[in-house]
Amino acid sequence: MPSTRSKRKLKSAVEPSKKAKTQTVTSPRKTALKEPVLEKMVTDNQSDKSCSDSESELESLDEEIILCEERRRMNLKLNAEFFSSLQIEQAKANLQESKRQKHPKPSQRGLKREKLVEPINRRSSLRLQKKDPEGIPLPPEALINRADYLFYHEPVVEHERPPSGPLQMTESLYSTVTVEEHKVLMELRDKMAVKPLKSNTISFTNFSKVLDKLVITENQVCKVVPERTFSVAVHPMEDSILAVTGDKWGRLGLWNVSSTSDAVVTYCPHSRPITCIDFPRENSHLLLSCSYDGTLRCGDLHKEVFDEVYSTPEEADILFRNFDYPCPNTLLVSRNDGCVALVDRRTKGTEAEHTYRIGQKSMRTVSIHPLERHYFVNAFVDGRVCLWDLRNLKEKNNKPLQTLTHGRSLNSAYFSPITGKCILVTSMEDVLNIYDSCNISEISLKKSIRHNNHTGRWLTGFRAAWHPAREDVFIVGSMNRPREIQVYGDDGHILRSLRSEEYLNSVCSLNVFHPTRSAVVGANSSGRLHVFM
DNA sequence: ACTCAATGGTGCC
DNA sequence: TGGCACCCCTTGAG
Repeated sequence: MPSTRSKRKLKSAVEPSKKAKTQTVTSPRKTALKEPVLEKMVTDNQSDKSCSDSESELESLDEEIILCEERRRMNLKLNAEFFSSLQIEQAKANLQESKRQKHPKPSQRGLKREKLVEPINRRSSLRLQKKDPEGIPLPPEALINRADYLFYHEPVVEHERPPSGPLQMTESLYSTVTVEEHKVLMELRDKMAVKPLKSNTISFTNFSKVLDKLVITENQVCKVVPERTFSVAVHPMEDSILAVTGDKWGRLGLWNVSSTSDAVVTYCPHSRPITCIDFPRENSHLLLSCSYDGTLRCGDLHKEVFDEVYSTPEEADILFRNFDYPCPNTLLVSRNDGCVALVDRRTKGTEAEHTYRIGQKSMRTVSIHPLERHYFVNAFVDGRVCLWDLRNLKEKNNKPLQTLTHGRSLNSAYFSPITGKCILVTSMEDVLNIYDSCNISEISLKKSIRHNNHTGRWLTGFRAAWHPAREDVFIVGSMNRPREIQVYGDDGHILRSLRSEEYLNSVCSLNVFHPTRSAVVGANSSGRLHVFM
């Protein structure tokens, strides 16, 4: 039961507010507030006076409430002014803008995403139930060691090597690509003829003017393969720019850049990264590709087949890294097991003619001397560039004619394309080296360029590449921000940095010049191609 | 012989 | 829509 005292308290607390309302409308007063309302009420309680006694007090309480309300409004106004003076909205907008610039939305053109299907989990039955092969539950301790950890984290998706022998292009289409799109691409076949390549006669100065005109537009960025690119090439024909790239899981994407629609056709001729692709100039309807899956295939656009040219047993786990041509129909293939293989494209079967062991460790690239085609250099991962003579190679115990050492692993070593008078080396010791190989028996360092080649684990390493028709220009990716593709002169100076705030916002690890048209194709690590032309 | 961390872009949630 | 998990045969330091 509430006491009379407490009832009174209630009354005095409630009634004034009623009054205050009416007074606010009729005659608001402007007396200074002397005591806080709460304090006043507490005093009321303490004094325990009757209602009639506190009549005047109630009036002053009304005033106080009005004033308090006014002060509240004033505070609200001042606060609002203060916050607007901080320009938070402006700062927010700026932040959003800089974020957009830092992480712009990638181009949505090109290859469509594969429909998500429930992954087939081969091991869900017993392993994920923490049971051994007999179905007996494993003790929890058994899961702690590293081997088990790795086992549980093996990729769920299987990437099987395509069956040996010819592979129909239409049967190896990536799931979202239609046969119609393949047929449209094949219409390019009749325009593919190319003349033999001559040394580019445009002077260095004029060539740098041509470079100044290179631009990239919305239509010149396109997703061509679903995942990280490991190789890129451009068809030598002049009518259309046909760019091609190979990705991590053996997908090969062709993109007709000159077509008005997104003309992308993607095939799956391999099951592991495609490390080198090329349209040989003499037979430009062919598309050669080698892969970590231990096969080298030859796509024939007339036959619409990927022929198997050279392969090693899948279980041998030999990775093919790149190839070059000692003769038009012969390929020299570099492998990760310290061997190079000499392969004739026309012979039946998929065996190499010869396999030469030239080292114990893995190598990256091989590059044939363009004039004296029995010479080649290779780039070992242990930092050595070695010069070899194909005529003198034995099955094993080979000794290089010359060795150029580097402190770190190498990404590539390429002879200059016309005379072979220079060798361009990309090294993990953060340099691009140009060697003078005019005198093949005495190769010397000509120029060393500092260049950040630390692309890390997720990005394909840089491989500085010559212009196919020039000996004074090469191209390389860059880690610089804003993102850029760099064109260097053989004096070691940057001729041009190809940039675009709008259309180039990622690292293009691999880049190629078109041999005769002014066009550059750059491949980033998510399967997108960028064409400056 | 081993472990660990670094690296950038994306596409999913 | 922003945030962050994921990628994973690579290198170099410890």
